Amino acid sequence: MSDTAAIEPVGKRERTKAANREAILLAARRVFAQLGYEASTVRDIIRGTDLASGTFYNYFRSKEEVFEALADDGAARFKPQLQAARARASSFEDYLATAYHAYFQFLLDENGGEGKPIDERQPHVRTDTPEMIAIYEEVRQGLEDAIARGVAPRVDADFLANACIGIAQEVGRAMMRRTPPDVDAAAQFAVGLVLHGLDGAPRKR
Amino acid sequence: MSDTAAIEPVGKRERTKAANREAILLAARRVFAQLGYEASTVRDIIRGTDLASGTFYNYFRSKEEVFEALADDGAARFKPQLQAARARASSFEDYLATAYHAYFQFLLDENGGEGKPIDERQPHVRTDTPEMIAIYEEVRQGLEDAIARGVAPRVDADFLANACIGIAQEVGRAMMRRTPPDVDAAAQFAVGLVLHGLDGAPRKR
DNA sequence: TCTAAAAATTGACGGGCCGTCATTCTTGTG
DNA sequence: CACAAGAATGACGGCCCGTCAATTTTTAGA
Repeated sequence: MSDTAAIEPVGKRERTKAANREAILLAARRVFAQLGYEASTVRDIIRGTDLASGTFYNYFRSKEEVFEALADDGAARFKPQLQAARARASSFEDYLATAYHAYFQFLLDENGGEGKPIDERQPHVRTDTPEMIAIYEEVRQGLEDAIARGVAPRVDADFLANACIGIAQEVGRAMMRRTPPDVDAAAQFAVGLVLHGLDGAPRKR
Repeated sequence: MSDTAAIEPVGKRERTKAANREAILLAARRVFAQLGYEASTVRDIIRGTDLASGTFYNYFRSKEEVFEALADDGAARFKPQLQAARARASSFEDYLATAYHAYFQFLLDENGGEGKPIDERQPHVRTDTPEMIAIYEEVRQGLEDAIARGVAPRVDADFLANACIGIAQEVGRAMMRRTPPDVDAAAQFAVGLVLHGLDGAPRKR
């Protein structure tokens, strides 16, 4: 028992289906990274697999949908970390620090861990996928919780959640541009800024 | 003499050239807004003018280049406001407040001033055009100035500039989602956050 | 004013990608 | 083993892309 293929998808049908879907996502990851999202075509993606062009459309309706699936995927892997951070946090500062650290580490891990200079100059596409929105909700929840428990001032939670996300995105990008990226430094900076603004941001050097 | 067409572009050649370029940009603005950037095609754009398809390529190499021109355009209109804010500012807080206010007002003005619900759910494209980068430089300059003059703590100016921009983008988007958008509230929030973090963000209501 | 060179416009064309669909192959079931 | 349901295949019509030879418009020199 507990031998190979005993777990998860039992039928061959389901197994190949999952495999094909995974193959497409994997190829898409490569192609998007290589050609850039805009320039990539559905054909480029399926050429990266051993499937026929028509097969693509059994799994996704368009290149956009593949992108969303990839984004959802990433978000789905990241969200639990956020929730864990909220559950375990001993203070609001702790929550912020853990969350930012997790995000920056996530960024680093996802983007080839290293090396790839991240072809700047290429348009960036930001889709607000359901999971992305869910992350916003999670962040907002965390903030409202903190506010309700009195450990954070009663500010506009919507603005604040969005601001925190904006900081994460841009400071994260800035961090990734440096060599080597310093997750701790970025997290410290973000936490300090959110908590105390300029007064609290870590001094340089 | 000094009759019509005495000013600016003298030759008919140059005049129509400028007019055509303008016509293309105008049509592109409409088309992008209507169909969304991704879905728009070069053909859609020229159909919005009385030019032939081939003519488009005398002015731009691609839809992307049109987008960049539009972005540059906007940035070029906005940048002077930032510079003015820096020149006239009586304090760092004043500089921040003026800059943020100008940006949020700019956002509001550019996006149909009102009404348009800004079709969320449409992928957003962010190109780092030269002018956009210039704005980052301007912001960074303003911050480094403030730091050098001792009116702002010696923090990581690169991180800070990026964080300020991230805040501007996300809080700006949040503001635009509300009805009616409140420029003052958004600016106050952003300034408070940057200066003093949660401690300084305006309390709700 | 007339005319030749330069500049700009035009739209048709070959090539590629899109999304569909009838056909073929594969898997599950009795 | 036979048969139905499900999935993969690749050819096809339609659209968009970027180019380019032909044509029209503008400029400048005689």
